[in-house]
Amino acid sequence: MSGKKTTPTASELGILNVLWARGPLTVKSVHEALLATKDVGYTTTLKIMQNMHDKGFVSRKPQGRSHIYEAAYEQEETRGRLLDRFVDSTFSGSASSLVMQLLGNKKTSKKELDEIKRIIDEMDSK
Amino acid sequence: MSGKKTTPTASELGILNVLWARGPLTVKSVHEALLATKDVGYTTTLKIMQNMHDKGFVSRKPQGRSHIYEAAYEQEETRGRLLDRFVDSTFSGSASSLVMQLLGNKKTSKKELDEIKRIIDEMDSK
DNA sequence: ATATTTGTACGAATAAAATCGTAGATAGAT
DNA sequence: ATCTATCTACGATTTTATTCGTACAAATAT
Repeated sequence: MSGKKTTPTASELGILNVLWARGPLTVKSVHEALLATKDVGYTTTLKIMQNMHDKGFVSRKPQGRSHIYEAAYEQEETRGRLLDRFVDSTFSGSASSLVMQLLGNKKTSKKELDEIKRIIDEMDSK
Repeated sequence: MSGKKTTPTASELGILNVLWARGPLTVKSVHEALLATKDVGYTTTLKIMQNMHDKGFVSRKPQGRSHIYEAAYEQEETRGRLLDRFVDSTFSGSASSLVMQLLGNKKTSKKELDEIKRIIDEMDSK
């Protein structure tokens, strides 16, 4: 069976972020977006996107002699999987430790705290 | 100047977690702890710990013909650095998005959610 | 028609991380 | 004294990710 749930690498995530933000794009468009941040060759971007296609992280359809690539999973789902892994590896699986660290290091506005509490209450009542 | 603060890799972090949890240990003890989770050879663990020593992630002192290894940085400091990186790369810098995702994640246990809620209540009351 | 531009595909080179075999040193057991 | 168990050190191999050169095909421009 190939029920392997893999997570994208850092570079792959950079590409996914572009696709999530702007919708289905050609390699060229993705590459141009990446250039704003990072100096990278065109064929590098192409190769990574081909790898991502092989791994099933993106789908693509031909358009003329090019391809239009699209993220295969929702941003939330992918973020969730990455977060799980991160909590496991960095906080030994303790989500509350992560939150403590976060609240200890950063100032979260009261508004945000209220929103977070509201969501917890919602979950609690189920 | 070697002010380079790099972050530990996944395997290195696994070892740091053991050291933070149990205090200074020999390679053997760390290795035994790792075996509970992962099937890995003794010399692999040794090598990684030697690498970590080279990188300054751990200190060590001879004890008999062995060494006692100790984490060179506090758990909080290292976790904080990793968390910052993670928030940036995966949540575009939005800490509250991360918390929301965490709260919506089915894999986070009710116990964890209660704990998180308690933490937020505490902060709120200040 | 031919040259140029624009795109994919393929595979090699590089880099970083992880894995582990083997050699050799030392302590302790017989 | 010698054998065995326990460690470290070193280096080779494997694995995974990244990077990009080159070849080639198709569309477009001259």
